[in-house]
Amino acid sequence: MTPTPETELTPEQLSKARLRLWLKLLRASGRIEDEVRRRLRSDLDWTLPRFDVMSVLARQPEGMKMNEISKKLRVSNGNITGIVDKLTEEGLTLRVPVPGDRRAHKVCLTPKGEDVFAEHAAIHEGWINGILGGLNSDDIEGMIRRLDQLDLTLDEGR
Amino acid sequence: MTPTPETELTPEQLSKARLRLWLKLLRASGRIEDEVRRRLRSDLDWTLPRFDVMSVLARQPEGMKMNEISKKLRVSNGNITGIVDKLTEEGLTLRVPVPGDRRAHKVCLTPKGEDVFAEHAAIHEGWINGILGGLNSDDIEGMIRRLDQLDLTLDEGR
DNA sequence: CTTATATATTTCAAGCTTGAATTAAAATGC
DNA sequence: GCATTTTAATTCAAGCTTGAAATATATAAG
Repeated sequence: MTPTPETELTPEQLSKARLRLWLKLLRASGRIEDEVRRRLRSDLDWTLPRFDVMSVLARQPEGMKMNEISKKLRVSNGNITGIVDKLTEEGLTLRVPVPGDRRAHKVCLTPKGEDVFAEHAAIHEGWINGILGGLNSDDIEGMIRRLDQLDLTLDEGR
Repeated sequence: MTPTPETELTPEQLSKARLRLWLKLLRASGRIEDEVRRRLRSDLDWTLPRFDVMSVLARQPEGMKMNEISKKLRVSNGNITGIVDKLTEEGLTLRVPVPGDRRAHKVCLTPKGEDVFAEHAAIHEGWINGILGGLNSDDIEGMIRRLDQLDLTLDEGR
């Protein structure tokens, strides 16, 4: 299997192919996201924004500042304020003042928050494993490689 | 290059790999979507929902019923009602009664709507071509193949 | 026929998200 | 020091989206 040389496609054809790819990428990720959202609600009585916030916090045991969370999740600051407010009311997160900067707080999961998230995360991983079950390790490796490349391209365009 | 046999990974490792893939898929498509949304607003003074509706209508010159549009775009019926209301006020779409079914209307682009969309679509394609510029035809073909497969998997799980 | 069920669309209240304005504190420049 | 600019977080009004209820019509069953 010789790799097809890029020159087989005209720039116009390549542009159309990239557009088709984008539409398929959007469709697939949208369908998975809808499915995850639906199961979070029906199986766990949870929402995706709450899951996402706890997910990034779980990876940073030392906590994250509000603006770090919103940057990571690409949503507005005010949005994160509201979500963390509610999670904190429920005893799942904690605002810890940052020594030496009285404007900032580090948000952490409480032990209860860690427990709840660990449970959700395991179930979530099971869903994804089922949804992506049709992809073998070659498929996965191939897509990850290209998605990483895409991610770098997006960094450049800033 | 021998294909890596699937058995090299334990089911646990495969599950983790699928999860990583999903996170990267979500990240890439979210970043592109944000970028498209931003440029639609700043360069064309337009919104993604409006663009999406016109986009599906442009592919169906005979028109589409409201529920067909909402199913295609995976958004609520009521949402489409609002968007088509505004597009119609602006003379870009038209509600045509369906003969023999007084409940239904087919929504079409007006000639003006077609013109406006053609202009937007060309610019949009240019953006996508730039954003995905780092992917060659092999990359594109490889991703499309796997995304199609994923799409089929999602159909099964219904 | 007529009742029941299904389909097409709209309306609307509730919740989510954004972006701009605000408040407060820290960092920088002179 | 003092003024300016930047950074962190919150508040809030406007717009978007959903899901459920309402309306109207069509189809199916008896």
